[in-house]
Amino acid sequence: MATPDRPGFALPLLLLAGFRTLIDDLHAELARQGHAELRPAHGFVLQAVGPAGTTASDLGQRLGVSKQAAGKTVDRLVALGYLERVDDPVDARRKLVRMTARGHDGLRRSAIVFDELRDSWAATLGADRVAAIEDDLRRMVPADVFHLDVPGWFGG
Amino acid sequence: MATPDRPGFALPLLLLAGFRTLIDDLHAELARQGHAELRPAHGFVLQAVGPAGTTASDLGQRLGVSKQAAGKTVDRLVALGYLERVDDPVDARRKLVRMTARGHDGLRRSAIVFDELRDSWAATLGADRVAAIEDDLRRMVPADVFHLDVPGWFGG
DNA sequence: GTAAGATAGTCAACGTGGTTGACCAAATAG
DNA sequence: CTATTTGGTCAACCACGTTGACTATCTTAC
Repeated sequence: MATPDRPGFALPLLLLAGFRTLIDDLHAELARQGHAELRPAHGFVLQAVGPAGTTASDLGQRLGVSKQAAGKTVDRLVALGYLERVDDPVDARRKLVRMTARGHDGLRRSAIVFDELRDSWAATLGADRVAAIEDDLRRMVPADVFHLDVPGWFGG
Repeated sequence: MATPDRPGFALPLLLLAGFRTLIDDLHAELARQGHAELRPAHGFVLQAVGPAGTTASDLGQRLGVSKQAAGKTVDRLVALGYLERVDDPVDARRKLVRMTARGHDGLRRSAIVFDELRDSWAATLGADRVAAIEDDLRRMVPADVFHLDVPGWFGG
């Protein structure tokens, strides 16, 4: 209703809507699988922490936000049981951020569900069309933007 | 780096990155054209206000947020000179929210710049590929999600 | 014509996800 | 050994959302 069949707005709106659709579907399914508290941003954070773990400063750099912001996000994920902080044995300043078992579970399930959602798109659109969308976007999106998993860019 | 050539994450990340690329480019150009304070969300809000104007409650419904949130957003846009509030002559409860001249200018320029950006994608990808992306997404995205211009859904 | 209910706007408190600036402790370079 | 860099945290702040409570006004029903 508020929307635009104005030509200029269609493409960005469709990209956003496509992303949102995927994320909504993902979280509906994750909630069913015992991860109701996992918010859209959290998947990207877990992804950025990675299996090896990292530090708050490094996490901030990966996500393109300040170390303070990264620290606060880690606090929340720690409170939810997805991450834990451990002292670095070789550098007393550092605190390693690592995924807990629950964190690993959440991330693993996210990837699986995303795969299923992609398959369901492929079932409607055709696998080649989905692959074509991916190829086209990969060509149009600068690598540094593609490689940025940052959640909060939208409102920043 | 933090990213995923994990298969499941590629499609959503590409959709997000594509959207972000467009929005970043839009705002870089808008800043050059005298609208540096216009944030990503604001375009959607102006769009939702529309040429006829509306009320805060109605705006909230259009954007899928509470009337209070819509009211606060209107406050900010009023402070920036993009919107104005006027009393409704026939209903003393209502305050009409309308675009100012600056608001119209910002929205008009957004649409023009988006068109140019789409053209630049078409120049690289081919017009038919861009149209195909749009068609595919239009088919995969539920109408109510496509028709939702809401900015803040991401972190809600 | 008035009592009751729905609707518009606002205020306050709060949560989340960001920002800067300041600061301390620990590591590293000269 | 001193000077600098780096990692983490604290505090204050901003944008954007939430719910709950409240007032003023309009609408409906009796």
